[in-house]
Amino acid sequence: MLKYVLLGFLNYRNASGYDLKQLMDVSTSNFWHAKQSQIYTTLKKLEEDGMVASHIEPQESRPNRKVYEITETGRDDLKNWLSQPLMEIESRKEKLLLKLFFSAQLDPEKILTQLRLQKTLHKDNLEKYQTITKGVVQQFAASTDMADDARLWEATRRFGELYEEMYIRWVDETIEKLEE
Amino acid sequence: MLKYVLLGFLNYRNASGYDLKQLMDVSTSNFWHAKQSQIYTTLKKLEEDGMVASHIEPQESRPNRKVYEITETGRDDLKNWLSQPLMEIESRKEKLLLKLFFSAQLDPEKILTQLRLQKTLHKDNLEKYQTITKGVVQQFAASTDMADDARLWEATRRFGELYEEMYIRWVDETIEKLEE
DNA sequence: GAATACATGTAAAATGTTACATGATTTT
DNA sequence: AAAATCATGTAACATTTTACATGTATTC
Repeated sequence: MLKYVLLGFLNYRNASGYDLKQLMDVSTSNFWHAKQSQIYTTLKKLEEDGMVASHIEPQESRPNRKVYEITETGRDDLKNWLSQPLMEIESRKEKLLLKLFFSAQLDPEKILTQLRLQKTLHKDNLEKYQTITKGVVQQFAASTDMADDARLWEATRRFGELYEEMYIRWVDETIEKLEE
Repeated sequence: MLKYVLLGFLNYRNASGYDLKQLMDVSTSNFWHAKQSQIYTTLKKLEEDGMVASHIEPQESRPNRKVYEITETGRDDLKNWLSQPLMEIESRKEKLLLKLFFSAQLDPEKILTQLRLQKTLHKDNLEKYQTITKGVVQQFAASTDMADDARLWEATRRFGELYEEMYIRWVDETIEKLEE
């Protein structure tokens, strides 16, 4: 899957592994994240498979950059993946719910502390969607011929916002019920 | 992490790998799922680590059952994990958002079809939380001395319900904006 | 003087998925 | 007659994380 994140970005413009990590962190990380090391190994494999090509860009007083470019094969593969409909819903993994599920044996006060901590974390994240992420989307939207793209990016940002609102609501509700 | 799902269930009562898969499917699968094969290999590893012990229960006209039991070490490890606070929020992966993010080059009608399909899938899932999952929780709640546990299970079920409501709302909103 | 940004990667371990293998009983 | 349930597992593969390894330039 990371494959398509990389091809997706390279379809806009050439980039190095470092650039791609940067791009992901400010955009897709909210629904698809990856470590630097995984990005490098996946790019290597994509090049072996002929999906991308690379060349070295020498730099003075900075390590050389290895810049990747999408190939025709890569473009076709990306487009094909994009048009494939998703027939299933994603199955989530949520450590907090897992802990909560088995926490009856725990001191109730500990559970409440746990929930209150998660609330502050999700509040911060909600604010991030409403300020930083919103700013990034608007910046790209204004830039060039990216109006169509920007609408979709805004939709993914909005998901993050709604998700965090929902999460906070759920924590509040759960704390209330447990305090009874 | 699967480790703690298995220890969590074995802390209630002894079970085979097959039983544990069954239990997960009707309860934790909404926030933690696993394939049968992973459950078997993880149980094997847990036994090597002394967290669980097993014995064979012969059966007539059915394959023998390998029943696992949690050890004192396992119980301690589980309790320790439960009391550890979570300092971070979970990072999700959501294929639909990923596709959507890069879909500007696609025929707009295809995007709408994609979204409408996801809506029906999430509607079905919402209904499942409101009927089947709700029933399972209530059944356990009524059974024995599980009142404390049932409250927490209900909280995780409620998360699923709120999540699906949010998801459907987001799809509706997104379809509306894209139809403009 | 320390931390962060820039920039690359490899190796090992952990985690998760898919496919294979077997075979009786029960339900549709 | 076919499909699902019961019940176990292994092997190969793919994905992801963690740790290691290096080194300069800029910012705090």
